[in-house]
Amino acid sequence: MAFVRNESAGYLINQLARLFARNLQEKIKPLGLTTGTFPALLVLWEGDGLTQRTLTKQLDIEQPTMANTLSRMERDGLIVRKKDAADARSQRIYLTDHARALQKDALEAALAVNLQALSGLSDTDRKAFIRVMRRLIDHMHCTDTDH
Amino acid sequence: MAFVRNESAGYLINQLARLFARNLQEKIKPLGLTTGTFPALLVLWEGDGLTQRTLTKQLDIEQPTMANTLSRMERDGLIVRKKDAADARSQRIYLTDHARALQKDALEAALAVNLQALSGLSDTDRKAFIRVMRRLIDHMHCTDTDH
DNA sequence: CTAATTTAAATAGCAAGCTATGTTTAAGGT
DNA sequence: ACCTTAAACATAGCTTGCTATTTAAATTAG
Repeated sequence: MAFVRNESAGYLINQLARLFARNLQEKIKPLGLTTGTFPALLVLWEGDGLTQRTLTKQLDIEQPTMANTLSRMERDGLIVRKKDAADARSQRIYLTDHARALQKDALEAALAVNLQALSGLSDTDRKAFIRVMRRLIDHMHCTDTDH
Repeated sequence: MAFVRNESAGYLINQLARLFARNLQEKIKPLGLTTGTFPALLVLWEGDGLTQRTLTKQLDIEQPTMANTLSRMERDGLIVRKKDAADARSQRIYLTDHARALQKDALEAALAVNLQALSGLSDTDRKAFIRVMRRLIDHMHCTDTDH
């Protein structure tokens, strides 16, 4: 049973993820953004005032990871955290005008990375690839012991 | 142009990579291994005595990342670094007996993660998926400006 | 109503990735 | 030979992810 790196899904996915991240990083650095904040921004651009908990659930990220990411975003003037009126434990997260202003350029950058990365695939292969990835994510989630 | 997270290749790949990493992490923790050392071990199990430079090239990882990873591996008794006789700048990296002893279990763990993760796909889809990932990696490499 | 439990978020500490920079040795040019 | 450049590795410092633990508020049980 020869374990071949280049035939291991896990190895290849890790490689791919790093390549995507490097490319996106390069494109959004001029905007003052980093890859880690990107998922949170994607959610918040569609509607802010969410709690940290909601964000962690939507992005499937551990709570402390999100807490750190939000701290950096606050430090960098992308969000503000306001105490929830009804629940003193919670905070509501709001985008700053600055963060809103970056949306268009940031989405264009992400779209460009995707387009460039997938430009070697046929339309059919591209769609199949996305579909398979979603299938795998669902599958790995519902298989997960601590769901 | 609505940017939808769940249709973005970059987003999905990042998600998948984290899921794979979590699963592998869990499986190899009992062996005292971590995900970051895994790629290096895969290479070294096939033949050690390599230089740090060779490893970074083979794994497409930045040199300081590899230096740190090797330091942890040395600390954890997985490798030893020996000065190269011919070139005083280089070091040759050798596996310890302990690292060799872990090979079988570690490979089985990785294989199990892959199998489980891909178990929802048909054989055809599985192979196509691997093939597409390799294509994308190649493509993103040769597109890369600083190759 | 108090006590126990659950929930939201923060903190500590580590791994693994990156860029930028420094240090030492080797190779090359003149 | 000497000086410059290149190469191999180390170090500093950051981001992004994780687990484990803590703190404080809300909820539930008795």
